[in-house]
Amino acid sequence: MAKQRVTLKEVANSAGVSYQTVSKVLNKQIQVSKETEERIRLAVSQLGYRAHYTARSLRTQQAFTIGYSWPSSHIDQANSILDRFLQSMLVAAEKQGYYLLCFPYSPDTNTHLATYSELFYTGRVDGFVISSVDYNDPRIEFLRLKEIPLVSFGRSNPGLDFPWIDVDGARGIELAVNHLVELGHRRIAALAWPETSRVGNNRMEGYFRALRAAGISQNGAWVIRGEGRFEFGYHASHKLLDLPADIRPSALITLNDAMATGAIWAAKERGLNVGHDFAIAGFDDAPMVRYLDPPLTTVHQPIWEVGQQIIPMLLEIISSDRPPELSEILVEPKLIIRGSTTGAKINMK
Amino acid sequence: MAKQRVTLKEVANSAGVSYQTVSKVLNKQIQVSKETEERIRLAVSQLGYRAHYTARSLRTQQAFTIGYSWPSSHIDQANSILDRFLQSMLVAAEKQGYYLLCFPYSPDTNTHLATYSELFYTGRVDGFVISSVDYNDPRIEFLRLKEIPLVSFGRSNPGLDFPWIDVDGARGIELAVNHLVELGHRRIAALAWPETSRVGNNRMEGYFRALRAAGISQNGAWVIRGEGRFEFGYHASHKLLDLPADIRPSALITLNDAMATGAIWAAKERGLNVGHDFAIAGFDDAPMVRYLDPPLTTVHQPIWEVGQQIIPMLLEIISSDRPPELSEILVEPKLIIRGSTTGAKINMK
DNA sequence: TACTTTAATGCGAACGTTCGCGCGAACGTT
DNA sequence: AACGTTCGCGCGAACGTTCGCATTAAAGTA
Repeated sequence: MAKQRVTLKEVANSAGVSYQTVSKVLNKQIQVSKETEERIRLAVSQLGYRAHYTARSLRTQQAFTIGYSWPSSHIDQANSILDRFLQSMLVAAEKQGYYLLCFPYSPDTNTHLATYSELFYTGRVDGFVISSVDYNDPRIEFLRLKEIPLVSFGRSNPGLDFPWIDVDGARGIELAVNHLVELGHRRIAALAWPETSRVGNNRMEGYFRALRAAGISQNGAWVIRGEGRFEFGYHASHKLLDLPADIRPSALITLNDAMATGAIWAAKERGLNVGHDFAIAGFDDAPMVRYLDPPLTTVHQPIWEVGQQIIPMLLEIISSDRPPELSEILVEPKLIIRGSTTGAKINMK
Repeated sequence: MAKQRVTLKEVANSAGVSYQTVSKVLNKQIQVSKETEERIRLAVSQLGYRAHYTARSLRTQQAFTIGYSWPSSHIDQANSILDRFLQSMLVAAEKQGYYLLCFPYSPDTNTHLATYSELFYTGRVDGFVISSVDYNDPRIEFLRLKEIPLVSFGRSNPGLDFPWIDVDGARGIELAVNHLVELGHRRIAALAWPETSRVGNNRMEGYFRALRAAGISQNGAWVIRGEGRFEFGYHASHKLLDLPADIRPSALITLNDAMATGAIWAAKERGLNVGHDFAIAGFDDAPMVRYLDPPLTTVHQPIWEVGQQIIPMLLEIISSDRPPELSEILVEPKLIIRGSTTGAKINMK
């Protein structure tokens, strides 16, 4: 392919100045006479000159590129936020002349860390956005040790010092439980992830906090932990509904929509009218859950906002070589109320 | 950030040869004595040398990077294949030392085309993968005119000569209709996109073909076209079910899962037992549709395979400067049979 | 012995930028 | 009139590679 590019030299020739002058004028580094500037601008637009990214990159030692990698999601559980998260980051990055370099997520930690190194030290990227972090995430230690810029979508160990932005999961669940309390529920159960999950523990804080605020004493039988999949939600809900009448929950929150979907099935199997006899709320607001029967009440994460904020944070670190002023940002999720808690019919527009 | 990289010169110093020799040995371009090679390899591993991507890129005029941009999907309609498509391309690309550069999709055509130009002519990418193509897609003409390498996921105008890979949508719908015919259905309706949609027309070919093969004469009232959203599926299904008994369809195929979901709601609203009284099949196999009530029979696209093939196609064009030998690839989708056509209960594992 | 071939390595240049320094001319100041 | 200051621009070098050609020494041939 003939990539007939226009170089600085050609522009300079056409404008009758040295090519370094053209460079400096375009980068606003020097002042030249009006006429000269005019000639240069004319030549640039006539020839359609664009600065060659690679050459600039080599000279300035900047890649103008951000690396991102994410684990692929379970096949039966859409990564419902990936599209918006990526798009949001792309838009935010482009505003500052940056693009996103995506690379595969390797299940083997060492291989994966090696890829981070490789991309940074070969000058392909200036820093990384990481997500799906958990306690003791090896990437954080690794990147910080090497002083490679990163910002994380999601927190890790409490007290660990690194820049992150996160959705306030505790607050999200708290909103959901408050909603259930307001509807009159007192026996509210929860389907959670194992206690090894940081995200899970955080969200569960909201559950306990809301119960406390409502003066409801916890019941150990109301919390069941497991893999956050549909099947688990289904089976665990059956267990909850098998509890003796005096402690059998009348409402349920789950830490994600997949479990909530399983819960709806279980409740319906028992002839319960979900939204009336039994209330269910999820977390994620996956695109399809509004079309479940009944539509699922759930917690929506403002993922666009996360993308819009995470990129400037990272770019600030990259350019200033220091953590950003605001290096820990918590954004508030939003409760989306639908029929699975209120019994309302779907809105057919 | 101190990006203390190791350069060729340092390796050369340590090995006692010139840096150009190191380069050539690593690129297997010259033969040197065993001892020298040994010293070089040792120095490389001791110092942890990695070739600087930007420098190589500048010299060889290759970016080792592929550009990709996609329109963001409707908020209530997950881009259920994006995750797998991206991951598949990332894996395939990395095998050959390439990565994916993602950039925002601009709704304004001229702006968007300008971005393609920009990325290519500034040396950031070597070529593009495009998707969501339709008739007369401006990107195809634009990129081909400038001889910028591209491969498309999806066809465009028939007869237009450019490299593509696509899922055989006609075949997918044909499989679904055949399945309905086998179940004994004779009055089979379809919810389709407007005739301006190439993908839609292609899929509908399969509908007509299957009816013909089954000896069923078409009925104009059975095909309703509209925007492929949930609401349309809902309302159109009600219209179909309002038809006089002798032509009222007993089965329905829709060109995507969102419409099928709306159809399920409509049918249930009328007290129909979906899967027994009325059969519904969709297209896409979005992750959640297996948990609808009833679980949706749908057509699954082998998206991983598409990603695995599209990258080698593009890289062949980039390196050989010619279209690949196989420049038009059609892959077969798979029918996933679930309760919305058979009445079978969900499988709870 | 002289002459040609082969093997092993070095050298200079180039890719297209940016950056620091320098230099001449014009201008203002004493 | 002599001197400092500012303005406008050029020049050489560098970023870290790859590439073509040159060079040296060793080995083979007449």
